[in-house]
Amino acid sequence: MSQQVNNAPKSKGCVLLAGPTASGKSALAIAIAKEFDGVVINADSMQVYSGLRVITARPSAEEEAACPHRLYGVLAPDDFCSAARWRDMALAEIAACHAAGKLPIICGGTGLYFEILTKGIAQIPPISDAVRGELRELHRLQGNQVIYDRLAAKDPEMAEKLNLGDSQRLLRALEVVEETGVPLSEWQRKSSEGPVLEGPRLWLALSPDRNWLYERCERRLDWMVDDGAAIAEIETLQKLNLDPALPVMKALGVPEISAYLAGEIDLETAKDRIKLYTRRYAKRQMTWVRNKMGEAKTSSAQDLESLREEFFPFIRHFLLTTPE
RNA sequence: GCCCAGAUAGCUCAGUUGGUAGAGCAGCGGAUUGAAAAUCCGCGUGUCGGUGGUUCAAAUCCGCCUCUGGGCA
Repeated sequence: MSQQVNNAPKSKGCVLLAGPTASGKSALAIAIAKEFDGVVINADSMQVYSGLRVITARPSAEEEAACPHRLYGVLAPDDFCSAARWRDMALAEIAACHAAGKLPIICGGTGLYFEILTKGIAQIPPISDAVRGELRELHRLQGNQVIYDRLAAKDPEMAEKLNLGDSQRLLRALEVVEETGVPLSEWQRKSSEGPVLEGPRLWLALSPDRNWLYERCERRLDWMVDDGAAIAEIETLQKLNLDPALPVMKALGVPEISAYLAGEIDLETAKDRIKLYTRRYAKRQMTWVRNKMGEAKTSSAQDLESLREEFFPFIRHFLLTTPE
């Protein structure tokens, strides 16, 4: 059967595979890639950075060797990957797959990335360091209200929509008006102008039993930390003296293990906190799958064999019925 | 065996002179359009250990029982 698929003309389609952390996405993606001659393309905001392979649960070297992997560990730890930047990289990889006659498998847990890949985002110019730096400093010194008031004067529509506590979106909205002179609310109306994923797609999503998933997250964290690998990795990261506002510095586990290394908390406390934050993260990811990926074929299967049985027939059907 | 103190939400605990209960943490639901593993918004989820009694009314007062601490033998 797979032979037949492999020999069939390659389509311009792709597989989108989403789901919460520790649900088994990576292993499934590899299985799909091996069966259907695919390439796994990362859609995880933290796994794009190099340097934190263990704590971000990036595929191991062995796993990466099992089939082609793209966009894993491709950015330096002091870089930052915006959703649009990821979208551009992902679209390029997808095009390369199609050119090579391979099936792209977009696999990851960052809901925003899937959203922007499939729905588009406005082509907003980059924000200058001057504007960005000034507003961050203002926010740091004076807090949300000042940012909110300034935004309300320049982009009342956006201010109306945002919550006073939502510092991240307030800052983004304000820097956009100040940089471009056009309110973010205006930009967002043009969100479909940017490049988006074209062609047929098969959405797959994992939504396992929550207690099972939480248990798995906790065991995985024990395994990451107890042999010292995660700690060593973060010690190395610390030597780079990075700005704590950088994305890698906010990866789950980095602040907690840093606090442990600084002697502020003990290791058990650090682990308990990481487990707590990981549960909340997984919960948010499941909310995303449930409410934003309605067209996905979902499974709550807990092992690779069952996932294959549930998903492979759909993938075969998808590939055989997708025109070139 | 006796004495004392407890037993209230998943956990730790509040609960006035009796009016069927509320905090923190955990948890759950939602949002998400350029650093998203981020950043926010919302929600008490309960045989008040059991059972009898007093009372118009018991988490609250009384009896007995069960369990858990601590003390004395």
